[in-house]
Amino acid sequence: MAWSKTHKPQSREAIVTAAAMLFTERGYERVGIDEVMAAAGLTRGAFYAHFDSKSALYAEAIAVAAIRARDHILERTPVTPSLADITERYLSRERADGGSNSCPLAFLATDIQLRNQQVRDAYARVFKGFVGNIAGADQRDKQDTAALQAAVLMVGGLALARALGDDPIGDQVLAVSKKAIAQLTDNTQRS
Amino acid sequence: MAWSKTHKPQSREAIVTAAAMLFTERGYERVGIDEVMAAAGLTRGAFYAHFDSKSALYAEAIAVAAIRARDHILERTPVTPSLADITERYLSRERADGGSNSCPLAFLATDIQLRNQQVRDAYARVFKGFVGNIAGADQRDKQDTAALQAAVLMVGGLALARALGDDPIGDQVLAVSKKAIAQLTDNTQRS
DNA sequence: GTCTATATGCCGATAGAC
DNA sequence: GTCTATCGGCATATAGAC
Repeated sequence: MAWSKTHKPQSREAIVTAAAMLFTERGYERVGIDEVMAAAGLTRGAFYAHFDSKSALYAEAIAVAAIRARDHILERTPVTPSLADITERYLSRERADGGSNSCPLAFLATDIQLRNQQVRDAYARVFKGFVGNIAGADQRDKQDTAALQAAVLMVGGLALARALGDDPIGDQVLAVSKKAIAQLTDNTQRS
Repeated sequence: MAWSKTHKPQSREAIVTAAAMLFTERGYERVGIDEVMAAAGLTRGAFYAHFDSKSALYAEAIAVAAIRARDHILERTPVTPSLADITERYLSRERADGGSNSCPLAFLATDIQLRNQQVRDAYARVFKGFVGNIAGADQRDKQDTAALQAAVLMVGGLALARALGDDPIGDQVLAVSKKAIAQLTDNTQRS
């Protein structure tokens, strides 16, 4: 049979897709390879035909999860969404509660600290892309101060809202973060 | 001998102090009970004479780490430090790099998600105290919007600066977060 | 209360059959 | 490439001596 040539890439994609969701939702340590492979419809032993290690998968999953989250944010928005459109969707209770399409920048922020360089590089690359998207939506230069400030408020606000759970202060965090972004980008301040 | 009456509280305090540092630095999963007990000058078996479980210790360690971090921030400041004094110390590269006296709000933010209620409550309590301190330094009402916005920028900015490591964008994150706090609290905006 | 020793389970990675 | 089986290590929690 010749189907093995196309079978491998399909399996690999299924593994990364499953890993993107599971890792983003629960972090690196609390997800096992068994679980990822089961979610991908395979068994543990097949894993090492596709990846060298768990952390190599982690690095790739962070990048894929970021793309999924971005696509989900941009669904059903104007072709050129405003920054207010994006923050309204990003800093929402549904997004803080998780599910698929969660943002790895917010949910894995403190999980990156002691991981290897490959993982840290993947996270930094995703973050820079995130800032670039914000700057684009805000019609500014990509190095803009306001775009970086908005990124901190979005990632920090969402991470905190998740950590604070059902406490009412979590919703306040989401609300005031949106207001701060609006206020900081209104002023045509140049650094 | 009668020293056993004072010995137990001393051991307990040593355990919590060691745990506060280790957990804040590396999160819940990557710290073992062995390691905590060794740092406290004891061995593994003695742990359960003081705590019911690892997560019970975690909840207590978060509260203690917050006090340590607060004391460290307020050392060598004016008796009534301004919000600018606090943010300057909090959003610094040394603080992002860790060490003892690290802030558990920033370093454990995404680690709280699936922990039990006791831990989540401890984190929420610490966060509310943090916001209250900021509001006090800003001479405003404790429910103030600006204080909450500053808290998001401080926690989010420090967590991101740590995750981004030695990449230059980490230092930019610290700088623009400080500027955002100054700008948001300058305006005498009332929500 | 503190120690050593151990029960019990999980996980990452490997070996070998098909 | 994928499977089953297993190695080796580490973690939480417990048992029992002192």
